[in-house]
Amino acid sequence: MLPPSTAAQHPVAAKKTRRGHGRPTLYDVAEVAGVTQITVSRFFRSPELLAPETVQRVRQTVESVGYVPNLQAGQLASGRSRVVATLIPNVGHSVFAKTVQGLAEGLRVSGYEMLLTSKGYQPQREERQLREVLGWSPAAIVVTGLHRTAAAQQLLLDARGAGTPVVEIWDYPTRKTKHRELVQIGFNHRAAGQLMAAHLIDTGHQHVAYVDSGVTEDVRVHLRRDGFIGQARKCGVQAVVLTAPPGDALDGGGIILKHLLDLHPRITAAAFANDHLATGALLQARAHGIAIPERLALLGFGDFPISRHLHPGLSTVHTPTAEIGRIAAATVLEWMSRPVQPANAALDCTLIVRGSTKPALQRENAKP
Amino acid sequence: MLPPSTAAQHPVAAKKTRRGHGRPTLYDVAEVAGVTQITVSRFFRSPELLAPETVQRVRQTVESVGYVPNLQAGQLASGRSRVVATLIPNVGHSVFAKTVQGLAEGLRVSGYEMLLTSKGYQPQREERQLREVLGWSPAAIVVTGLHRTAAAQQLLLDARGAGTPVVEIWDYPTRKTKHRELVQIGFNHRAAGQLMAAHLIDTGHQHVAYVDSGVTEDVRVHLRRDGFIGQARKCGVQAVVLTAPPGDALDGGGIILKHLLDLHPRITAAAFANDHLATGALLQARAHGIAIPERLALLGFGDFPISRHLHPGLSTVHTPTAEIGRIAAATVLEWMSRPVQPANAALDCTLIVRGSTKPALQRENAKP
DNA sequence: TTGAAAGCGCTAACAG
DNA sequence: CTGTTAGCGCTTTCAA
Repeated sequence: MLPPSTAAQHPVAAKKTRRGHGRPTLYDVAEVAGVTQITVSRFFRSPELLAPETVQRVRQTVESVGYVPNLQAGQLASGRSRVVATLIPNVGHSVFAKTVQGLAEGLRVSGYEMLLTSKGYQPQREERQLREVLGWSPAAIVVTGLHRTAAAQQLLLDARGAGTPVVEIWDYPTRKTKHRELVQIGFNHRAAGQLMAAHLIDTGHQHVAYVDSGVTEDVRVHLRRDGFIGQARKCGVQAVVLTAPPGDALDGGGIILKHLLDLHPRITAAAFANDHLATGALLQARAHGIAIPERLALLGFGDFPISRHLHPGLSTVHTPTAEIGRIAAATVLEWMSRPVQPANAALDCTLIVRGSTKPALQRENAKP
Repeated sequence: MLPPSTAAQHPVAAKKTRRGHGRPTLYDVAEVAGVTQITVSRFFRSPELLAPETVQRVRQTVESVGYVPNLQAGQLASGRSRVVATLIPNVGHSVFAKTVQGLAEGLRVSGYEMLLTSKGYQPQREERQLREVLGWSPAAIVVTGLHRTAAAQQLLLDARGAGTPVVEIWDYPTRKTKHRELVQIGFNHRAAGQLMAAHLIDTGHQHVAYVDSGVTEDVRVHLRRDGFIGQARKCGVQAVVLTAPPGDALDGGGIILKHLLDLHPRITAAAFANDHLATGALLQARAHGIAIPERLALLGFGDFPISRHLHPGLSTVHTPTAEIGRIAAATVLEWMSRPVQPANAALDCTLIVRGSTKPALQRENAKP
């Protein structure tokens, strides 16, 4: 219960103006406990090396003085840190929430902190942030997506070269990508796009549309679009591509629905870049008495919570978001424990068929 | 464009086993540029003090060597850091997303990083995290909510005592709270609850319900509930309280709707702890042909994006989420620039009336 | 089981 | 405008 101000100063320089903030240091604790700095240091890192009696004494002192270890100093001295830097396009985006959660939990149990940085989709900004983040000498780096400048990529490769594990999440390359040099945990976006097209075609549609998101420069959504178009073409089915207006995705979905019906009346099925867009379209359709899926089948992407609550339920593609986080954590931890670069992990997307794409006949059997 | 592997080592100690990671240091840059460390240091912090020609030379060396400043060392030496620690109950929760966004942006433009930590609602865990976070000697601390142990509170007060700005967001105390010692930026949750009750009563309801969230131990949602009940009682209106089952909020809302109609048939209006619950109830009602708002009026909280897209639109309370983040950033920055504790900020919640609570008559005029 | 000495990479303070 | 000196608070050898 000693007030912190009572904490001993360096005995020699007690009156000299101390530079650091006034918090008690290892030295202060040691002084009070009647040992040396290193003993207090050991108390935290390997108490089993100390005499039980010493442990006891130090613990009490630490508590009474209110000592909090200075991480910066520790990491500077040891040359290694317990921070895992994570770069995510948008911290606030629900899509990444589960991934971040899984990653954070996985790391925390092993005693690592997560330095989370939202980078936006502008590659240029990413480079700057990456540089800042490297200044923390992170124990590992987790980045999202392929879309980055050559300089940024070089920074990552250098970091890995210097022994820092670098893992890229949310993506998995189909072919040789110039970025495949990094360990990747994610799913194949192109294949996901193909999956979407295949489903619409399988359910009998000959005129389909793909609605791209208007807000993102994220290459991954474009890969899905390309996969969709490619698959449709392969099956001899016509596919038109529309781009949703920027702004609120629910609004965008509704607007695009109108465009679609007006400009492309022959189209009978539409796939969307994400469930928010599809939801907006579905709600708009219901409000205007457009029969889903009879007049128009709707297929989303991402399996957001709302999707199965809509009427009809929104068919969609389930992405392994939480799993990506968990596996990324495991991968990073493994890599840090032994310096062997771990393998990539390709996770599966699964199609979830609900009312919005089922032919009317089958829909009867679906429970509400 | 020199490959970073060319980066100079300490010329003297090139072969000696260096303790730190192998990255180039100020010393390395200085050596190559033909100046001393401090000059390179100044190049980063106050280049205007250097001769233009020196600036040029240092810049080139920095680039060719691939130097990245070591933040830990810098902060240790200077005693101040550029990190603002932020503790949020749940990083993945959409409610906090906008706040975090606003905070992060506000801080970034002033050159601060945000160390974001998700603490969950368990007070015990918060204390541990707080302790870890303090080890980073943050330039400021932003915490969420009142719910914490005495020890955690003491840590915060100590930190403030040591000159670290501490700001609490998302809450604002009505009466004297034992935690009111911290600067607070938020809104009055009790008043928000009262607002909700008042609206339902104003629109003619005599039997109302409040549906609490089943997943959180967050005191703030309980404050809203208490405000609701208190207001109802004051107006002589009966209010029953239900608690949604844990798990998916949309499911929970649907389930609670059934309970409500079965067990409390006289009730004609229900307020929900958040828009997700209310949305679940609304969708469920539509699926079962229950007239909203004629049979049952529904009122949410939080003004989530989906709410205005439902049919009927979900009446709700708009909370100043983004504003909280922005103001918190401004407050923290102000406090760091001059050591005068800034004032609390009480922000307003506003009622947003849509179809789900409007009497049938007025609803005719509303645009779809 | 504990200690002494020597830095980690950087910046504050005071010269020149 | 640039340099010198002395740490920041901790951990790493190596010794006792």
